[in-house]
Amino acid sequence: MTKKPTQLAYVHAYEYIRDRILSGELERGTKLVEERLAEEMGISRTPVRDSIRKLEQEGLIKQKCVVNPSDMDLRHVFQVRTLLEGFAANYCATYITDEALAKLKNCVDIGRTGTIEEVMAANKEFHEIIVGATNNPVMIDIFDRMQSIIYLFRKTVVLHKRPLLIEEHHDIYEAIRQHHADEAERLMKEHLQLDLEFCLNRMKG
Amino acid sequence: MTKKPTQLAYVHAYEYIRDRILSGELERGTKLVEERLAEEMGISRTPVRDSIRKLEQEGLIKQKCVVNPSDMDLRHVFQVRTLLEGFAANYCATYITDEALAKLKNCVDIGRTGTIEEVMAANKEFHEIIVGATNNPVMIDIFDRMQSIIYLFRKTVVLHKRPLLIEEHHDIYEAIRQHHADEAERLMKEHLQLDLEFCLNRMKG
DNA sequence: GATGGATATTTTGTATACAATTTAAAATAA
DNA sequence: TTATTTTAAATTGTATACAAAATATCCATC
Repeated sequence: MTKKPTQLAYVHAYEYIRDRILSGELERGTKLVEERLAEEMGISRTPVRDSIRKLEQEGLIKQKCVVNPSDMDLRHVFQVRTLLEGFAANYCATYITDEALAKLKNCVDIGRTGTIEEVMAANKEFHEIIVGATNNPVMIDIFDRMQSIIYLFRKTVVLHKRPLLIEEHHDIYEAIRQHHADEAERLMKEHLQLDLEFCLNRMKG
Repeated sequence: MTKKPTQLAYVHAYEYIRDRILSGELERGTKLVEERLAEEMGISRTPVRDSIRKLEQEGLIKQKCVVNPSDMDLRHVFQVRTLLEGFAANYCATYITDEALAKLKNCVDIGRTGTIEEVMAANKEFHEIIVGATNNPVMIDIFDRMQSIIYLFRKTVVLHKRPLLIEEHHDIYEAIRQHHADEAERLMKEHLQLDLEFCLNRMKG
């Protein structure tokens, strides 16, 4: 768990640009100019190029511009997400470890009692635990990539606590705990569907 | 459908390296040295680096080496694939266009009558059509990426025609044509499961 | 005022040079 | 021999310079 003290410029550049996109400092549609970013960070263009390429692969940048995902894009992401997480929830009902289950419960509890930041982190972790429990690196990787795009959307939404979200998490947790696989899958899919609709509605405003 | 006459070096490098990996000229586990590849192609390291980074994102290269996927890796890929293609088959049964359906039938027919190369291409296209019919770019993108890894495996297997493969394709096609969504999904999942097992068995030899 | 084309500017793509790191090799001690 | 430290070689990471391409600017023409 020890982080390498890697001070590689391209890693730094990647994190820097990524954070600025996700935080909204770099607005959607903004064109990213290699030289400007390089100067801004006091490094050369080479590592900046690397990181931009990587972010392009991840879907946060398209044609040198910060992505500006449409409603349809979000629907597409959620269609895949529903598939993966529905499966994962089903899988968990049978195979999840006691340890992971306990962590899951903890996320639900924090969702009820924590500060805004804690709640947000716990809700994110709730889904991460479930997907992570599949022990399928391919699935986890796809999930991670989608998270960025989803976050880009949610950010605009996140201050408004969605009603019932925690209750839904609790129900999913219960279904998993009781090994009700199909129920867990159904609840997860419902949950994500509601989340999608909430995001889309808030976008219009 | 007109290809850009792009003579960008990094595109060329990408295709060159990718083809050499998929064809097997660059064996699994081989370390890719930027300078050697650059010299080999008569270009500088810069575009070679770009293409290696891209191939790393795609999963064909890991830590400067050609990937050497294990049985488990293939299982993980197929777990995701089954999920996506099962959904896609289900979706097709309701929403596929007549045009796509006709192309699907064509793939089945070629599977019975074509040359080895034609059959291989048709079988690949069969799955591409079904996934493509979802009109979900996110799903299509994930599918495409997995294809490379799958191909890497199948290549060692491909000369041995798997029995019943075409019949399975035909049955899936029929289920889609008759709008039997759940049946199409079930058949697709069975089909992929058999394919996976066939691959894994052949690997052992 | 709009349109089209030549010119200038910006930005990206590529090559090369050098620094930092990693990896391999050699030499020495146990 | 085996292990361990030192040294050398290979390889990657970064900076910089220049070429090619894309974009914007300006001016003439309609």
